[in-house]
Formats: sequence, C-alpha cells, structure tokens
Amino acid sequence: MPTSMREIAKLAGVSSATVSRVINGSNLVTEDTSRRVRKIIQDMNFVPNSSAIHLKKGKSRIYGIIIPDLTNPFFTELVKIFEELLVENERELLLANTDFHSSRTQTSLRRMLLRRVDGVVLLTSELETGLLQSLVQNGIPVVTADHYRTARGVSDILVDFAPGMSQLVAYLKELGHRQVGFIAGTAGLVTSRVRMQSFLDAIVKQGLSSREGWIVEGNYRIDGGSVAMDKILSQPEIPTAVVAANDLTAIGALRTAHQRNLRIPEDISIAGCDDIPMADIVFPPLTTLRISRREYAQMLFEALRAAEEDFAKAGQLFHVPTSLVVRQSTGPAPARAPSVATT
Amino acid sequence: MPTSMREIAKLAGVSSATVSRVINGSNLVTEDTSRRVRKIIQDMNFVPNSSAIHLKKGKSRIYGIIIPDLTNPFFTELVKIFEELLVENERELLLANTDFHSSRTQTSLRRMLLRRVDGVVLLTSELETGLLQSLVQNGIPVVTADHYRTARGVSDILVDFAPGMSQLVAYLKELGHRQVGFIAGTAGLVTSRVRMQSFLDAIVKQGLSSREGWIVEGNYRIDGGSVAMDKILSQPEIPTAVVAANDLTAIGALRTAHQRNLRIPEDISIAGCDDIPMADIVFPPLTTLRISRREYAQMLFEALRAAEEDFAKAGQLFHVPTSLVVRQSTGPAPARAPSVATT
DNA sequence: CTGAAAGCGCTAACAA
DNA sequence: TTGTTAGCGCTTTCAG
Repeated sequence: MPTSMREIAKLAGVSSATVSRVINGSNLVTEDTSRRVRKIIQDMNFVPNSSAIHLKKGKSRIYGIIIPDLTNPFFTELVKIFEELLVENERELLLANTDFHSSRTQTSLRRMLLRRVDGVVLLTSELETGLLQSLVQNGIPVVTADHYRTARGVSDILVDFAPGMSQLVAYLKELGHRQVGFIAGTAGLVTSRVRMQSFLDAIVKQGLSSREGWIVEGNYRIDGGSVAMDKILSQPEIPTAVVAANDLTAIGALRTAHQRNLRIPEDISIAGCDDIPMADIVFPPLTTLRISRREYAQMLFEALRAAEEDFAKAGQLFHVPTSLVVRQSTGPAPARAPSVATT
Repeated sequence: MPTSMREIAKLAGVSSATVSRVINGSNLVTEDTSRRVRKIIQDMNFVPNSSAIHLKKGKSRIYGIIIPDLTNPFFTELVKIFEELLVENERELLLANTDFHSSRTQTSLRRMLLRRVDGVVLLTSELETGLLQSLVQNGIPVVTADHYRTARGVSDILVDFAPGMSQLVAYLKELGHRQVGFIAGTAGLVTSRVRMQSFLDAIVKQGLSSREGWIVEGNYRIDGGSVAMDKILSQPEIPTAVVAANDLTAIGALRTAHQRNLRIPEDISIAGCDDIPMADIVFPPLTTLRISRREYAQMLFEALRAAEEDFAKAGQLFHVPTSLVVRQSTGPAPARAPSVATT
C-alpha cells in the first residue's frame, strides 16, 4: 500500500536511482531535477522503506536494550534518555524487558538477532556466557553493565560504587553513626556483590561496624526492602543507620520503619542508591548515592557507536561516577538504640 | 557477517527454498531432510533476517507505541504489559516518547512510517488530523486513547471516567464532604476535558459544590500538582477534599499540603486517578480511581490485531472500566475549614 | 517432495 | 548528470 521509490521515479520522470540520490543528498543531481523529485516526494508524502535499506546496506540502525525491570524508575529514565539519544542519531530502539527471568533474556537476545540490531545494551546481570557469544559471533557489539569484564566486541560500563559508598559511609560516621546495616540486592548478581563489597570496604575503612544480622539480602524492589528491614529490626540490637543497594529497596525499608513507629531520621537513618525521582517524593526525602542517568546513557551509546565504526573498538571499560545527595532520611545518630515496636 | 539461508542450504545440500520450508514448518518436506536442515540451523545457530522477510511479505511484525511521558508509571506499566503481549505474539515494539512535545509526535510518526510498522498506538492527546491521515493513507491501523472518535482505520479506547468519578464523588459525599476541589490535567487536551467534565457532572449529580478558585489546571505531573494545590490553598476558603486528574498530580498536591502543615486526611482529603504503584507508597497511601493496565493493554493489542486481519475492522470503540480504590488519603470531612499556614 | 527463478524496495557500481 | 543493472535475504509460484 505505501508508495515505493519506483512510483516516485515514474511520477517525476526519472529513474529510481535518481530518486535515491535526491533522498540521500547526493550532489550528482541537478538542482532542477532534485527540486522536482522533492516536490513529488512531498506530495505523496513518501517515506523510504527502512527494511529495504537495511537489506541493502547490512545495517538496521536499530539498537536493542534488554533491561530487567521496566518498572524501576532508574531503568525507565535510562531508557528514556537513551531513546532520545538514538532518535537524535537517527536510530531506533528495540526494547526488551525480562522481569528478572533469565529465560526472557534468552528470548530477547533471539529477537535482537532476528532484527539484526547494530548493537545491544544488556542491563540484566544474569549473563550466561553462551548468549554473549552468539552476539559477538554475529558481529553485534554489546555493552554490559557492572559485568566487570570486557571482551572482543563487549564493552562494560561500571558504576564507581567504591568511592561513592566510601563518601556515604564517611558522611554517616560524621553524623555519629557507628553501627550500620546494609540491605543488599538480589543474591547471585554481580552488581549485588559489588555494591555489598563497596559497602563493607567503606565500613572497614572508616572503622565502623556492622554484623551478620544487619546485612540482609533484598531484591532491588520495594517489597524486598520491606522484608529485609523487618529482619534487621527483629534483631536484638539494631543499627542506627541502614544503607540499601538501591532506592526502591530503601523506600521499602522506610515503609517498614514507619510501620514499626520508628521516626526517620531521629530513630534510624536510611540511605539508598540511584536517586530516582521518587527518592525526593517519599517521606522523608531519601539521602542517596546518585548515578547520573545522562552520563550512563551517553556511555552506553558511545560504546555501541564506537564499536560500529570499528568492531575492535568494543571491549572498552567505562566508568560512571556517583555523587552523594543528602536529604532528610539521614540525621545524627540517636544517643541510644531506640526500642522497636513489634508489629 | 551473520549466516544467510543460502549458506545453510549449501551446508545441507539442499536449496534455500527447502530451508525456508523447514523454518516455516511446511509439510512438503521429508522428515529426513527436515531433520538434516534443522541440525545445521542449530549448529550454525542461524536466525533468519527479519528485514528480508518483511520486504518479501510486506509485514514488519512491529507495532509502534507513542507515549507522552515514559516517566509516568502509568505509561511505563502499560508499555511493559503491551510489550509482553507483543512478544507472546511474536511481534516487536517500537517505542517513542514525546515528552509532551507535539513536534516529537511528528518525528515519531515518521519513524513509524519509515519502519513500516503494522500498527500504531497513539497515547499522546495532541493529535493533529493530518498525522493520523498519513498513517491511514498508508494502510497502518491506529488506536488512540480518549480521542472520543473513530474513523476508518482508527480505533479508540476510552476510559470510563464518568461512572468512576461519580462513584468517587459519592464516596466523598458519604464522608461528609460538601466542598470539593479539582486539579485538572494539561489544558487543551481532550482527556483533560473529559476528566474535568466527569468530575463536574458528578459534583452536580451529587448536589455538592465546587467553585472557580478550587478548580485549577495541572500538567499530569508532580510539579503541576504541587503548584495547583498551592493555588487552591491560597484561596480565602478551601475545600475539604481535592480530586486530581491523575495520581502524579495528587502526589504533588499531597506534598504541598504537607508543606503547609495540613494533616491528611484529617484536615483535607486528596484523591487521584490511575492507581500507579507509587499511590500505595506515598504517605498517606492514596485513594484513587484505578484504571486496569492489563485490560487497557489488551484492548490496544486487540484493536491493532483485528485491524491487521481486516483494515475495516479498525474503527471500533473500546471501553476500559475504572474502579475505586480506597486508601488513607481520604477520610471524614473536618468539622470546619482548617487554617492554612502560609509558606 | 524439491529446485529454479522472480521479485519485495532500495543502493551502488558501471555505463552512457 | 542520469540510467541500467545486479543483488541484499528471503518467500513463493511454477516446473519437475
């Protein structure tokens, strides 16, 4: 049903090659013919078929992005900015959400292969080596997140958690906190390990203390944060501050603390990571370790674009900085451990 | 770089036609050859090129979705569910976010045309007639939201606000509220008009009252809700309850009310629309008019799929029901108007 | 049951 | 400066 180049050519009384040249701004066309052709294109409001272009040129001008949780505002924002970048650069976005199911990561990769995307952003941490292989083998550059390793065709972006955590913990120490808990991410993920390790290192470095029962696993979501906080608050002694692996987790913790009638930050301080917009909306507004989405998205894009020019260029390591954002969920450590109401 | 059908054919000692037949499950192939071919396909992990298929068949198996604000959790969830539906049905999603800029709606539609999508979900309300035309003219079915009109190739999904609002207002009346304010959506949008009108109708029907200064324009975002609430609270007399055109707006209103030291719901009740996950997380949890995302997404998909079978089938009208979700942001009306602290 | 061949809409080398 | 032609990877008649 849509118009083809040949029809435009016929209408303009030229060959389709000429129409192609006009569209692609070749200077081997008379201004006169060019104008005539453009007029027809306008009138018919003709748009070339990208699949044909793809087939011919071998480039789809599509990048794929595979994310674990579209509901997490951090990823949403990232996708939003990334899509903007792509549109500015005349590329398209193929979005795949896995909901943390590794089987869906598999499907998603197949979709990417099918559509012959020019690059893949892989934000799910559960990476089976075989999957990456099939992409690289097809010459499709990949950029991963917090994978802590690169390879031919595979770049990695890693969030500089260590210095950020160090800063956050130092800040807590300044407020008088000595006993700090941590709610981790989903067990088994590389990022979870990294965030936890950064926290532990910072604690040691600052000479503070934590303990087994104060370090609980979460799932990067609100519900996980709630449950984890419940566990921490059920300990015979509780910390004066709790750091969470991301903001959603921290928000869940906040919620549980409220339910237990703890005042924040008077009774206990809570901090998160990411700085999602929600962090500034919950009560009290959340102190958090901000990860710049714009820089992040930009690096993702740069990594893929560089690889397109030269496949060997993939395999770089990028760093995203973090910055401490102090809000009202953290405050001076209470003089003594508060009593916790049991729900 | 990726393998082509011809190579598979060569390796299997058959023609590419046979390979094609095997892949598409034709029964005109011996079980024997079929097995042999499938083996090679496995080994090479060959995936056919969808652009070539598209070119041949004239169907891209891509649906496009154009949304105004990817940051709004309502849309995020909708996109998420819609994407799931598409994957289940072996289709792809082309995502475009306009950030409320109508110029970007234009660009997005062009992108859809370029990729020859099989259908477009248009969730931005600022519809210029010409744009829809160009899609229909290309035989691309469209489904809009709250556009309140259908046309050849253009279906519409509308949220049944009237009964929902009626229910919500009746509920407020039961709580003793007589004076109710409203924070509308962005001026000029059809949905804003509809939501506002549903509210006004309900107010009249229930015999309650509202007034000029209590009906303020918002922008469907948190900041707009804050500003609007500020205006309402600056009136000489303030309502005992405020309904917002969506949850983000209501959350903004909540925030302003907090800042003015109003207790919710003791001093003033606040309700929203949508029932985004955040509604249950803010303090106090928000009473809201829930719109089922799953049903919504399903209708979007059905509308497009029906149109694919028969273009004339597009042009249907669908209805999404709403349901009242009562939480803690609404309560009995205060005996007298509370005093408002000026910030 | 299988293969040869044409053609989807475009681009790029080559000819004119 | 323009047109002719081949071919990107696939599907689908039509022959065999």
